[in-house]
Amino acid sequence: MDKYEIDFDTFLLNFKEHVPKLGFKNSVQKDYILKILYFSGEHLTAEQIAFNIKKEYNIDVGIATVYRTMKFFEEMNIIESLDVGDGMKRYELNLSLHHDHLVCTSCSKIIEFTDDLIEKQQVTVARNYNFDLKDHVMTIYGLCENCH
Amino acid sequence: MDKYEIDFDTFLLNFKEHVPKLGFKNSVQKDYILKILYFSGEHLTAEQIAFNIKKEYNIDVGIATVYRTMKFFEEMNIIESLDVGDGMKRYELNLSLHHDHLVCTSCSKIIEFTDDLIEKQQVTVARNYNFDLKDHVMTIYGLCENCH
DNA sequence: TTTTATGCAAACATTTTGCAGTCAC
DNA sequence: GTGACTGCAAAATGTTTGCATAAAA
Repeated sequence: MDKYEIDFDTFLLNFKEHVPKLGFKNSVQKDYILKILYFSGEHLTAEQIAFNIKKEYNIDVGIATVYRTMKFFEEMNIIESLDVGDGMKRYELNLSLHHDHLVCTSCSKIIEFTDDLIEKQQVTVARNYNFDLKDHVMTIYGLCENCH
Repeated sequence: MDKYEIDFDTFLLNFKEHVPKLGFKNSVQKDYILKILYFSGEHLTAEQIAFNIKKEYNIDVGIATVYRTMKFFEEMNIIESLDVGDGMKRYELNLSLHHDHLVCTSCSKIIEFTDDLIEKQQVTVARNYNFDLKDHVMTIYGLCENCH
């Protein structure tokens, strides 16, 4: 797994040290949610996160806990949520550099990409409109190579 | 109102002539939904569409009808839906050229923009991944000039 | 007259919340 | 022991669907 630059154990350790400083408590549920996000490396729905933790580690995590933890992680800025347009939020770890997505409208495959030219041009666009740029989302929809 | 190149009466007439050809029927509800989308020129939720039709024209349109009509319009390709990230779909007429959006995270103001460089670069990105590009969404989040 | 469209209410899917009990520190 | 976390079930939200009636062609 070389998707992320940091190995999981180091990442988890850093995380667990950081949590109490924010006034919160660690839990095995948080650990396993991070673990499944890290090792699946995919864009998972809340349901999929709970299901995969059960499948891989035989640990039960309630769906409410997943949602609550996702909010917590989003506030900590260690995950990002993505809306593919099918009414379910998908979550991914935010450890790699910013990237955008290609989404296959046939098989729902998600491919990540980065493009410096697009990144830079966004800054220009925001400046033109006197906008204080915080974030952006760029998603390209189409058919992946297997589907056309 | 010079947001769209076509005036409303012409647009509505074209629309009403087109509907029976597809095997469907015209209705006052469809007319008013188009009217409110055209003249508000905004990105409205289903709820807002129904509410504004009542307010402006004192006509009741059921929320189910709005949703069904939105699906119909989307299949006809005369509207586009937009997800700002708050869990509600927003709809806008698709009469102007393709554009993307700047969304203010403070006041929710939506500004449209087009950028040829970004448009072109998307085609290049899609080609690099052997993707058959159908559509794309690009949204820049930040603070508008009134909010920072 | 035939067929589609509408409005209502019920159903649905996803996400959020209240609460009692559990666990972390 | 205190305060945050969890799981469950109930509630809330946005959207869809079934059905009887109304309207269009």
